[in-house]
Formats: sequence, structure tokens, C-alpha cells
Amino acid sequence: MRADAQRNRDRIVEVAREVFREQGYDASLDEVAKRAGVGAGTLYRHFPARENLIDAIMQSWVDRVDEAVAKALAHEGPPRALLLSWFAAYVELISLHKGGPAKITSAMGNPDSPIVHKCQVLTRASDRVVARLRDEGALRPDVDSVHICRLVGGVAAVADQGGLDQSAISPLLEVLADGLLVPA
Amino acid sequence: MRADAQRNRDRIVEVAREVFREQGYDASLDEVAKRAGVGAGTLYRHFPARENLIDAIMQSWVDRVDEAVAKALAHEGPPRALLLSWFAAYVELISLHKGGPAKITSAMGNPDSPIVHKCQVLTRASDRVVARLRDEGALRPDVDSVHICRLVGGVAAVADQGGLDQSAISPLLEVLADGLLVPA
DNA sequence: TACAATACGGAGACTGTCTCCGTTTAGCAA
DNA sequence: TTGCTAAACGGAGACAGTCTCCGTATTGTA
Repeated sequence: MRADAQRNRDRIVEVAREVFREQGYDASLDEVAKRAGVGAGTLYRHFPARENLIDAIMQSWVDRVDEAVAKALAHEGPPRALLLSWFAAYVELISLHKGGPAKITSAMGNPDSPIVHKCQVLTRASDRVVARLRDEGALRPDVDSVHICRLVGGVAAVADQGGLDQSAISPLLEVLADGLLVPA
Repeated sequence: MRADAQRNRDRIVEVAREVFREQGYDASLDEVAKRAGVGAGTLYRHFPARENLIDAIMQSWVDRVDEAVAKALAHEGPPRALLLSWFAAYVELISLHKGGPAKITSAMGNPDSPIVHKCQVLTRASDRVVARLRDEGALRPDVDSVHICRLVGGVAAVADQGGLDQSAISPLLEVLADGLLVPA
């Protein structure tokens, strides 16, 4: 890629991150282009669809997912606490931008989505949690990490769109944990 | 209301129901006006916001909610089957139109939403199921019907946006049921 | 039949998406 | 350095959707 193209691409991503954080994933792309000081054509050449831009923004975010799952696994404690800790991290990670939970969760399992590989990062992270719990015999045998991602993503989507805060989310996540773990 | 106004209003609702069923809740309102044979101004005078139109469309749907909950309650069987039967009906009811689950669930508990009273219909229906299960001592004491509506609505939203079918939804609803009921 | 009051409709302002193509620039080879 | 070409740029403008404004038409009443 030519140096100027790289420069513009980087700048667009940087600005988009800012604009999306302010206004959510529905923000105007022409606005992003304008603030980045490039023409609309340049933006759309680099990112033919809005989703491609979102995907690029999330690049740095992948690292945070790995950190979060490592932290959750490192924490000693009963399976329920581990699961709840991962759920909370999961919700936070996908809720960084308004509209994120719905966007990510609905792309889950759709191989044609431009953000498919971001979804894989999440399912793989959940896989690690699932594997640990399964080792301990704490997880119901018929659940897998896609189920978990959909359930927790659903809660996050509702919370995001309905403006729920932490205290409203927690009881919902607890129900999920109780439904996923084998009865004590 | 003047007779011509009433006529137009009815016609707009009728056409909107059809258009929304075909294209989802994001369908163009000008298209609705056009098909209804009225000007855009007329549509927007009757329904200042898209949500008001959606609210009007759902009028007939309220009856179906009452029917569904009655049917679920009439069914003899263990609490888990009752709950799952209600969940399935709930998902179906709010998924009649594309985008419905997200719209309805995110309005849940927001008193300013134009469709707030449709949400109340759903919570009240869930209340009846909750009351029955609580009588039987089958429900965890700390859950209420708003929790249930949010959880099931979240699953419905994910299913709606991700194009999941019945077989993908069922295991998710089962997890919810297991998390909501006291362990057997 | 006349006359308010009420309602209608559609042109057009505005906003956002996305494309097309003439212009500019980076990078390389001589 | 210079010249050249492929690559990239940018922004005008086509298109689509939302929503308003206001001149016109209709209703229902006195």
C-alpha cells in the first residue's frame, strides 16, 4: 500500500473510533470523512461497507478480549463466580460502542459477515472459559460457547438499547449462570 | 375526528402492517404513504414518529397476547413446560415483524416510549405466568416478570437479527428456564 | 348555502449513502 | 533529477429517506 493511502486509512480509523464512541455505530460516514480531512470516495474505497470500518476499529480491541479472559481464568473461586466475571467482561467489551452488542451478536455464526473474525475472537475466548468449567464438571453437558455468546450478547443488546445500568444487568447474568451450570 | 381523517388513518395502519411485514420496521414511510394513497404530510400528522405507527399496528396484536398466555396457563404440566411454552409464544409474538424484538425489548421499562403500553401488555401477561409459578413455589424468589421479558426479549432480538430458527432458539430458552426455576 | 374548522397532499429542504471520474501524487527506473 | 505510470485522492452529484410547510380541499354545522 502506498504511504499516503496508509496514512489516510489510519487517520480514518482513528477518527471513526472517536466519532462512533460519541454518536454510536449509526454516525454519519461523511462526517467521519470530513473530520478525517479526506473525501468520501477515499473513505468508501478503504471501507466499502460500514462494517469493514467497524472491523478495523476493533483491531486493538481483540487484545483486550484476550486480556479479559486471562484475567477471568486467573481468578480463583467457584465456577459461578468465574462465569459471572467472564460475563461482565464480555458485556463490557461488546458494549464499548453504542449498537455494538446487537451488531456483534447478530453476526455471530454468520460466516459472510465482515466482522466474522471478531466474533471468532469472542467465541474462542468463551471456549477457554467453557473448557475450564467443563474440566471441573461444572457446566451442563449440552451447552457450548456459541450458546453462551448468544445469551450474554442478548442481554448486552437489551441493556445497550434500553439504557440499562450495571445493577439491572447483574440479575440477568445471574439467571444465565444458574441456567448454564449444573445445580449445586 | 372527522370521517375522512378516520378513513385515512385506518388505511395507513392497514397498509403499514402489510409493508412492515414485508420489509421490517425500517421500511420507508413515504412508501407507506404512497401505497395508502395519501400524502406524506397526512401520514406524519397522524403518526409524528415511526413508533406511533408501530403502536397503532399492534393494537390487534394485544388480543393475541392475552390468548397466548391463557393458552399457556390452561396447559397442564410441569412448571418447566409451562414456562417454555410461554417463552415460545412470547418470542413468536414479538417477532411478528423484523426488528420487533429489539424495538419492544429496548422500550421495556422506558415510560417515555410511544409503545410503552404495548410493553405493559407483555409484562402483565408475564405477570400471570409468574404468579402461577410462584404459587407452585417453582420460581426463584428474586426474579420478576421484567427480568423474564428482558431475557426472553434478548434471545428473540438475537434470533431476529441473526436469522436463527426454532431449533437454535430452543436451547437458549431452556437455559433461561433452568436459571429461573428453583432446582428440581 | 355559507363558513369555519379541520384535514389533505406534495413540493422541497435537509441529511445521509455511495459512485464516478477528472486531478493529483507516490514511487520507481533511467 | 527527471519523467512516467499506477495508485490514490476528493468532492460533486445521483439517489433515497425523513419530515415540514402552506396553499388547497373537504367536512360538518348553523
